[in-house]
Amino acid sequence: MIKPEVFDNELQELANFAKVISHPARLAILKYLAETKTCISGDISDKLPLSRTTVSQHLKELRDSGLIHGEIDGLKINYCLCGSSIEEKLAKFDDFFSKIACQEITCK
Amino acid sequence: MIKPEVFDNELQELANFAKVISHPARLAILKYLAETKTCISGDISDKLPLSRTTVSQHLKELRDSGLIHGEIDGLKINYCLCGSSIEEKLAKFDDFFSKIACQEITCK
DNA sequence: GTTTTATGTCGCAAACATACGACATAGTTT
DNA sequence: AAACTATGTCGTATGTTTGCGACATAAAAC
Repeated sequence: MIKPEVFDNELQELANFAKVISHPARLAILKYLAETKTCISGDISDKLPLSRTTVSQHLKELRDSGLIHGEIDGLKINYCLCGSSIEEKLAKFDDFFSKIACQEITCK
Repeated sequence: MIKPEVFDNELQELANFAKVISHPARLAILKYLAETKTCISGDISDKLPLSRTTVSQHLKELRDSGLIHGEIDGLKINYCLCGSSIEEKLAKFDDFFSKIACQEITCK
């Protein structure tokens, strides 16, 4: 029961991005992909304390949001960070928070 | 059914922050508090397409996470952004993503 | 061509989030 | 002190997320 349509697009998009990265498993996947530097296949599951099925679903969410993408290579799938998409989302994030954080309005 | 304890603390904290800001209503509240610049009371409800109860709950989440705080002033409550806390969380956010975004590892 | 391997999808259960009306509390006004 | 006002909390309905085993698919190895 959510009322999404009533908020403006900027907020909507930012909230969606935040939701994607609001689970430690998904952050862990991003971190892992960044660290291995090379696009590695889905043996990510072995590195996380979650079942393969669950990891596969987290990968799907990251894929759907465009933060990563996977390329089929025979039996395996090489996943990698999608740099441009991450940059784009971070830029929007920074834009929003630069409006908010820089003013000294702390009550106390 | 969540398995949070198994991920390291950095990821955990960051995920929690992301979760707090992953709803457009909460972003709208932060934006509103930033725009009015002065700490205003809970007539925030009037500005959002949500019931007073619902807004009150979103305020509670923001309060609990430390992003805002409220000060009682007679019958009203003056809410305001908690600048230091926001800065702190943004710093952790940036720290994480600087490790991730700056490398050119896009597959395609 | 059967077995093995890497992966995705389905269906379910438990947990969590969202939204809101009804009620509670506590300060203000009369 | 009775009525009014601003706010929070409770209970509840409905929707969404998380996690996983079981099954499906399709390439690779034998």
